[in-house]
Amino acid sequence: MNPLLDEPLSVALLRTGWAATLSADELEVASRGTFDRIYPAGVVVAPLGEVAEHWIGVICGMVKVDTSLADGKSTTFIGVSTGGWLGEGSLLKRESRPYEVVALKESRIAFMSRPTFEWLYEYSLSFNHFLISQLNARLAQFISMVERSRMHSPTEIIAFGLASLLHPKLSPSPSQTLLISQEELGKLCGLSRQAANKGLHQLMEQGLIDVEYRAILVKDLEGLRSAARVVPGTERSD
DNA sequence: TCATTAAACGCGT
DNA sequence: ACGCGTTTAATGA
Repeated sequence: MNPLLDEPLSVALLRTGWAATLSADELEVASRGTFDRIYPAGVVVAPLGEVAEHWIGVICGMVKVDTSLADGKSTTFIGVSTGGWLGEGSLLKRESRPYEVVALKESRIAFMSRPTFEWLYEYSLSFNHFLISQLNARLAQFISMVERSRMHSPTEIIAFGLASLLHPKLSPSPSQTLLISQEELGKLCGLSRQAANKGLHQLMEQGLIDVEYRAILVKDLEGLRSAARVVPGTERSD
């Protein structure tokens, strides 16, 4: 039913941003040092505090990165959807993960072993280019999040969140359809369910998306990006 | 007073 | 069983 779920891993890796520019030899090493698993919705992919031994890739599906508190509450940092990779920071720093990774829906997750990651880090220039570009994009994302949380309206925050899930570098998904509940989208954006719902409908009225049951269809990604950008003098004016 | 939130309820998928 | 729309009650600006 979903071809991405049972496609051979080596083929799936070819569609990732970092694999495209690797040599055949490098790709062979990368492929041999990577395995994959399918996770049902709601299952922990990488627990908080685990010593990072793998780089994590979302072959298909969607995960959230959050910190879970003792009382069951959690704050979500980011969502990573199809085509995105995460955890390079913990690998490079040899630290235990300061966050947990949870599947938001059934997802196929790839794990690249530390030795393989370090080999690519050591020997492949294009892999390093990819890493820098990814870290740069991630940094820009977090800077925008801080800025945004201080001055943007809920609608703009939702627009930003949706655009982030379809970020060409961080989650280069070929699909423009996001299968995510409004509550989870709200969590990803730090908003209540009501606020997420309201924002989605405003964006729908602007013709940027279609809202469907369990799904959001992005019709105009560029429009979403500009909807997420604050124009001086218009902030907080819903 | 007005806006926003979590919790609860009922309906539809 | 889950997601979505709505209501309600509490909270705070």
